[in-house]
Amino acid sequence: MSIHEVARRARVSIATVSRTINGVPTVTPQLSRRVWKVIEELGYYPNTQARALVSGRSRIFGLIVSEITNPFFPEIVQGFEDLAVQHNYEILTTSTVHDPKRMALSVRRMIERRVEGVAIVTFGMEEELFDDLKSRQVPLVFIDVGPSLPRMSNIRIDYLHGIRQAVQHLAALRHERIAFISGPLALKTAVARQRAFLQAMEEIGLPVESKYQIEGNHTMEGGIEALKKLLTLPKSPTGIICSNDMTAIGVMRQSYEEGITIPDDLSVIGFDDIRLAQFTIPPLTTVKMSQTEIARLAFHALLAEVQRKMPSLNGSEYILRTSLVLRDSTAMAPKSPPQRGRRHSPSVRGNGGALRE
Amino acid sequence: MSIHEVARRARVSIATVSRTINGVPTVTPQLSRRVWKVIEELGYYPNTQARALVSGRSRIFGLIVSEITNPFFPEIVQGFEDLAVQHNYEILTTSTVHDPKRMALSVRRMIERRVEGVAIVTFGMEEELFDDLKSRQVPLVFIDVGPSLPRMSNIRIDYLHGIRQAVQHLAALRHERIAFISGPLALKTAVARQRAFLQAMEEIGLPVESKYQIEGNHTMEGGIEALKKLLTLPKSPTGIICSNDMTAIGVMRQSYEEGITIPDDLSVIGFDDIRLAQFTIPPLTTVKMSQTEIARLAFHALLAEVQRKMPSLNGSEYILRTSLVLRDSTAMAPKSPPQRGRRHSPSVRGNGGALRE
DNA sequence: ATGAAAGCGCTAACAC
DNA sequence: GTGTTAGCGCTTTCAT
Repeated sequence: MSIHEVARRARVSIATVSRTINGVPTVTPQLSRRVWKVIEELGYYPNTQARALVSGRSRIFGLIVSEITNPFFPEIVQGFEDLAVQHNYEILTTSTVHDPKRMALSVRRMIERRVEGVAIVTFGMEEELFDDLKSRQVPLVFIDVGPSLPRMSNIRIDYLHGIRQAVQHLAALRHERIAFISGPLALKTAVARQRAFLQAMEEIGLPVESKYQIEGNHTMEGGIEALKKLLTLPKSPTGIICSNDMTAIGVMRQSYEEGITIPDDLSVIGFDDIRLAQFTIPPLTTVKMSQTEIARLAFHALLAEVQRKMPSLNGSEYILRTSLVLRDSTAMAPKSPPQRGRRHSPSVRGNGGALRE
Repeated sequence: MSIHEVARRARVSIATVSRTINGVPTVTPQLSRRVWKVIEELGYYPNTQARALVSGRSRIFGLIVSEITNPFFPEIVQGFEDLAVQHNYEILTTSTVHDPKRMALSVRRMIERRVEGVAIVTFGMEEELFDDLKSRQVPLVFIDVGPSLPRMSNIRIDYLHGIRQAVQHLAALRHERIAFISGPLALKTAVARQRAFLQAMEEIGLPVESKYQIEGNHTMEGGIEALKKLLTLPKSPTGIICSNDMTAIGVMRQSYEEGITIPDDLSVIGFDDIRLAQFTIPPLTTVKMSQTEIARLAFHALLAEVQRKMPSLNGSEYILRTSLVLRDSTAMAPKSPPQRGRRHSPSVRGNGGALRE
């Protein structure tokens, strides 16, 4: 069943059907009604491929994420889809599972489907993988790591704002030995977070010993290993800031194994504020980097670029603020540092009078 | 840049280019090489829309999930995508967020993009929403709730197998007061799980008082509320089986609030075995319903249906086994039932000698 | 084995 | 205001 069938039954030309569907105002209301009636009766839905082919616009955006099974991403995917629905776009989501081959394949799939733009929301990436996209002038939006070129937008993350709040929160709770578990330092974003931490510490004159800086890998397992390392130290930290929430969850998980009570023995702060962070035991204090907002910025960046006739020379830049969300994984620094094997009876928790969400 | 450009540069007809790309064996190796060379040089990727238009095959499968942000689904999405990549298909994933309007819109979007098949992996659904798909003979695969009709496959879940193991596990640990927190009883799947529970209890002669059957809603919040209710009972249960893992996580969350230690005071079993279940504190004993396997079965059901010339009269049926995965949220029944506000020091845990994963 | 040409379902320019 | 027609980029007959 095609536009011809509709035209035939409504006794008009296919052009009129096309005009009716696309709301071209010249169509007589009477004809329009007749056409719509047939469309309803037939349950006719236009063929998007044909439309795309002739119009040169696929109405598809690509969305590349590191791995959809990482709880950080589904919120972004959902946010992106919500906007797509609103704007009559389709989303082609691909999950690279950290495999450059898969990433390259993603790019290829996107080009073959003639997407109008691609949002790249991955932790790490090899820039040259996107050369094919660039050479085709496909609008791209990156999180935090992209170059400033025409047709490319960047969402820069203001890590310092949130991480400074995290550091100062711990400091206000009398923590002096504060550790930072970073992501893989091969990733720009991981380095940026670490740098923000160091700067925030320096601002308030707290020294950071290198033994308190552990390189993690943004996974729960990484958090587990990192905590184990920290606990071997003669003076283990009383507060830990993690480069992402999964790491923090790993730290909490291992604390449980070690008989360390959070937040009484140890304060833990995450980063990202994934939904899960509300559901940990105890609920996780963390630096929020709104996934919905990322989706919104990314989508609108692409939309703007698609609608723009002349691309600006350096692309566009957007800024995303981060900020601390207080929950229950932080408390006053304990008198004695946490040790393996002890079990505390729960003491009164405090967070220095800071506001809870 | 189109097939014409390739043809021009390789000094062949567009038909030969097409044949080369599609591996039609009649093409002379020499010509084939020449064509491929140009394709590489140009970085030519065929236009999928044009291909789909002329061939009538979009090479897209639809995947409708309830909500991508529910941790149960991303694994399915990933599994589905992995298979799609292998088979050169694209996935159009839509998340209905439990909104019938969104669901209807999903169906519409799928039809407009001319998907070759749709996997419907949602908790609840209104059948008539798929009428448009059915009338177009689009192959459909349902989880657990679909009708037996041509072009429609069903993956039936063997709930009883896993839930029986769960019940017997608790019984072996001397639990006698076992509660069941179901999903919304408006959902077939929720009823099926509850029925499996009741049958398993009856098999071993354990009575189920109605006050131990709580209707939840498959969310963490539901688990929290359910536990609160159970704790108001004069004799609260010593073991709880939940209709899904999120509910179980809610129960554990609330136990923490109430000062009830798991598994010492209370044993908790979930259902689904989402990845998160490994990461709760303590790790959750749960009935596994493999998401990867669901994805695999669903994808192959669609693939089989697409390749089948004559649809079978009643569609196809597949069975998915469930089975118990032992972790640390279950232990011997306590002497006294759990009460609010008590805190136990951790006692030795046991699980009746059952095998851990 | 290769090329010419028809046509997939639609939009948009151009007639009337 | 409406119809006619030329493609969009490709696959697939049908000739040769």
